[in-house]
Amino acid sequence: MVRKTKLETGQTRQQIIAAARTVFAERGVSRTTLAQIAAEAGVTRGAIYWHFANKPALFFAMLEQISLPLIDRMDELLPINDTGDPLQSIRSHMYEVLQLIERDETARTTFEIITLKCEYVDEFASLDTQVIKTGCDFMQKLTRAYANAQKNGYLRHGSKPALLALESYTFMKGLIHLWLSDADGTIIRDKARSLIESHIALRYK
Amino acid sequence: MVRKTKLETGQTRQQIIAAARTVFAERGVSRTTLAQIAAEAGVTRGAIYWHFANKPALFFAMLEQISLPLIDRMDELLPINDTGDPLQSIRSHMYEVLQLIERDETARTTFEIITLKCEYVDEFASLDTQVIKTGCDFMQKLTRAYANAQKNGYLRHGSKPALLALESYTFMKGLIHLWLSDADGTIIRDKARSLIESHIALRYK
DNA sequence: GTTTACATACATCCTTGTATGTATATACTG
DNA sequence: CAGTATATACATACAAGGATGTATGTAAAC
Repeated sequence: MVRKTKLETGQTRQQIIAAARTVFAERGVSRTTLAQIAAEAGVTRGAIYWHFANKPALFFAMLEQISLPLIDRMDELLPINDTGDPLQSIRSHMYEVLQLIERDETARTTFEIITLKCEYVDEFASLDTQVIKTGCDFMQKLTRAYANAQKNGYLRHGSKPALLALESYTFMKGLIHLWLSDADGTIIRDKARSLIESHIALRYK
Repeated sequence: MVRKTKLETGQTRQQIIAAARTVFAERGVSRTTLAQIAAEAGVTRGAIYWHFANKPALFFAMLEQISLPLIDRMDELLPINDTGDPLQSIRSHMYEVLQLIERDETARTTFEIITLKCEYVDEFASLDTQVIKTGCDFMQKLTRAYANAQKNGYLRHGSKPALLALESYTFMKGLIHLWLSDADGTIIRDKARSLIESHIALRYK
């Protein structure tokens, strides 16, 4: 067998990850065998075991590819000092997330795996913790944004920033889940933006 | 072996279903073997294969136990003719769902399996359709309730019943998911009722 | 006597992990 | 800079352990 150059090695690794994502989404994480992933990637199991310890390791490597960029985007759109109208920043962030799962197939497939094609047990139980942590970060940022909105007099009377943030988080969680389940697009995909508008509008004074 | 009377046979069946639920929640659906379920139920695989064709059949039998009562409750709390304040009916329904997963261990475990311990592929892909259908029914009822609320002048100006319903559904979906993920209870479990209050309050005029 | 309600036994089929083989890129050495 | 040693990047081969489905046994209910 022809030994690959370092560049090619990296490409092989990426191929394996991409193949894993495809097969995970098709068959579900637990049902996919390393042989199936290898076939999809055009390599043998040997290659997979060379790059990754086992299936969970490959799974988490696949996740890393999108979880890191995602967190960065969050910081961009919901900065600590929300000048202007923070409710519009929140709206924009929600639109961004939507756009991500609409346009970025890699991100969408990964979300699909996390929400519908994976069981949160044993080696994958930690995924839960990871998701929760990201969610908490998101909520903190939302809380600050809502607090700013309140300070600047945008918010409807009687609303508490922390609760609004938690509800917005809950809303986005549900939105993504429904969006991914609704493959036909008849239930929520075509109404997602109106939904966000409605969600935001209710928060204004 | 002692052959059982018909009554005992039914009990065995129930034992198997209960055991399946327990082990599914512990190990995840795909990882649980029929042998594990049999051990938990105090029978052998033979008994399982007598009562059910295979694992998916047992899984769906387990689901039926809670999906049917759930739909009935929905009809009770969100009747077609919402007299009085429909927003309070919606609120009550949300409280009911919360109470269900808080108090009814069988229901809670089953929800846990559906949301976190099951992969929506192959024989289990139809579960998705089932969940969506229940969701649509729920949304229709919500839409009617919100329409009534609008007619009776409760609703905030500019809100559309269909969108409010969809958002409430999205909210509940997210709420349940977060509630189940948040096993520590630090994130959402102790704030769930305030969340619902906030959600409803925003809809009032 | 027959069917029921299981328990037991058996055969088959993966799947995993590891051990081994191997050709070449790369590092090193004079 | 040529030649060589070595580690790399896999492919292939092997052993072991389950898990499933079915076939068979069996004792009591009907």
